[in-house]
Amino acid sequence: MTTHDNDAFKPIATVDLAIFSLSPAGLSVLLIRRAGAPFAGDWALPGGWIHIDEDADLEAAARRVLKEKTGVETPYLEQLQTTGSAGRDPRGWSISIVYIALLSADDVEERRDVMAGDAEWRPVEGDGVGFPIAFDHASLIKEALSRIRNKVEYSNLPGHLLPARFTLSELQSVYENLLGRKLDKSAFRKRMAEADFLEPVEGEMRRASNRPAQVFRLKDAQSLVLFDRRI
Amino acid sequence: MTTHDNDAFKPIATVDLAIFSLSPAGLSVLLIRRAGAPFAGDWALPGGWIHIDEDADLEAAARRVLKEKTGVETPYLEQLQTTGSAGRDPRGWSISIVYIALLSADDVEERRDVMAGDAEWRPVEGDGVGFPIAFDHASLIKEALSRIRNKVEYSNLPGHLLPARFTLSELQSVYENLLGRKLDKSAFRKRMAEADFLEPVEGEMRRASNRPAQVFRLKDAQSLVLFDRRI
DNA sequence: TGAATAGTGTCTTTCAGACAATATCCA
DNA sequence: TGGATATTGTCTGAAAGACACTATTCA
Repeated sequence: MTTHDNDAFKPIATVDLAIFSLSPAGLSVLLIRRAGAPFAGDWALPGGWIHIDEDADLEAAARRVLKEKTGVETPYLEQLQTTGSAGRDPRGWSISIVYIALLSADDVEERRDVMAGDAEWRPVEGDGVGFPIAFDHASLIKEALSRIRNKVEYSNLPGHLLPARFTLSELQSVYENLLGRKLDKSAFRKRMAEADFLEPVEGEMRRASNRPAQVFRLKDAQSLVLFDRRI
Repeated sequence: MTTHDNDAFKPIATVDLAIFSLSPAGLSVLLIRRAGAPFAGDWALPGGWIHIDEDADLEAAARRVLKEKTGVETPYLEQLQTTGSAGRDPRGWSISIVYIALLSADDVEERRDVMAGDAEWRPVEGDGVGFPIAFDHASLIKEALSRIRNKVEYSNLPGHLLPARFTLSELQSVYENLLGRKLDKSAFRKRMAEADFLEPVEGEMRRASNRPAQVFRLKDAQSLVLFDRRI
């Protein structure tokens, strides 16, 4: 075929992950401090080369990276986009296939000690993290946040960031946090009921010095449910 | 770094295009008859290697392929998804970055003679073309159709398939064709007016043996306008 | 009993959908 | 004038949004 069939003409290909979880302040993203060049010492999204002898497909590569860095094996995982250009990596023409992963608060808590030493959660501020990031990863984070905030409007995405069991009030808080606006309690509950992605944990109630709240869980902890209207 | 830094361990990367246009029967997709192995003689989506010495980025590569095959330079172009696995190409671990392009009926008509000799328009039937396709391109076409049909519900996507100038009735017909259901004329016009992506071509009317119809054009022939509700 | 939050109900206004009426051309 | 399609208007039922009310616990 063409000369481009030769390995020397192949672009570099990596899989990079924008991994989000919920901290008290709001969304956080997992960043890695880079050990080697380029951008040594800088923060970057976790990612890596595709291991053609080990990864069956792109999603498997993404899951491998996720597990290496966080220990989590069953997150919400979604392909975001692919960027590729001559200039984004000084080592040459490079492609990055970017995935978004959402970790439940349980996963983050339970695996705190398994997490890679070079990894840290950084709170999201606006459409980024508020400090410089390696490669074009700042723009990847921006795109990921845009996708996430958009999906909050018409999906159960926030349900994947909570612990496995939560109340409707807690769920509403996450929606409000991500949307940046208050929601009507009555309308919110109607929408959740229509969307039909929650099931009550029979008999389990959240107790405090007030009326106890029913505890719910996701019917399917991996899949995204789309609403037929905005929230 | 790792051994995977070596070229021999790089996956193959191609950019493939699902190019659609409107024929009298409905949607058509552009297919190429493959000259060489693998799948020689079979139909496939147009695509090609990334030319790292020529393509500035992935979208530029997609535009190059599109121009080579159709002569069109300014289509509606959108990244669909990226697939990659060990088995999808017998030559080795391969990645395909897939773009969707929509050609206006004008483009198709005017460039009929510029089109590549190995390319042909094939009508869409259901969620494919009704005959076997090389690689995993049948599933890529299926995904592309799914994305397109979904976007018809809440965007001006059908406007990119018509000629540059069209009437509201013609636009409604395309929506109905792609959606597979009839729409209310009054509601349809209200939605188009709200979405605000059309501008009347002053003084230009479509004439027949009935009341003349106002001719419209897209305000921006490249960008997709999303509605805030379903149509 | 009061504070606090959970959960449900009502009312009003908006609007989508169905349908109808009018407008304007050509033959 | 009649046929055909364009364009605009009206009416009604459904439902979204605002708001209020009731429920249930603990201190």
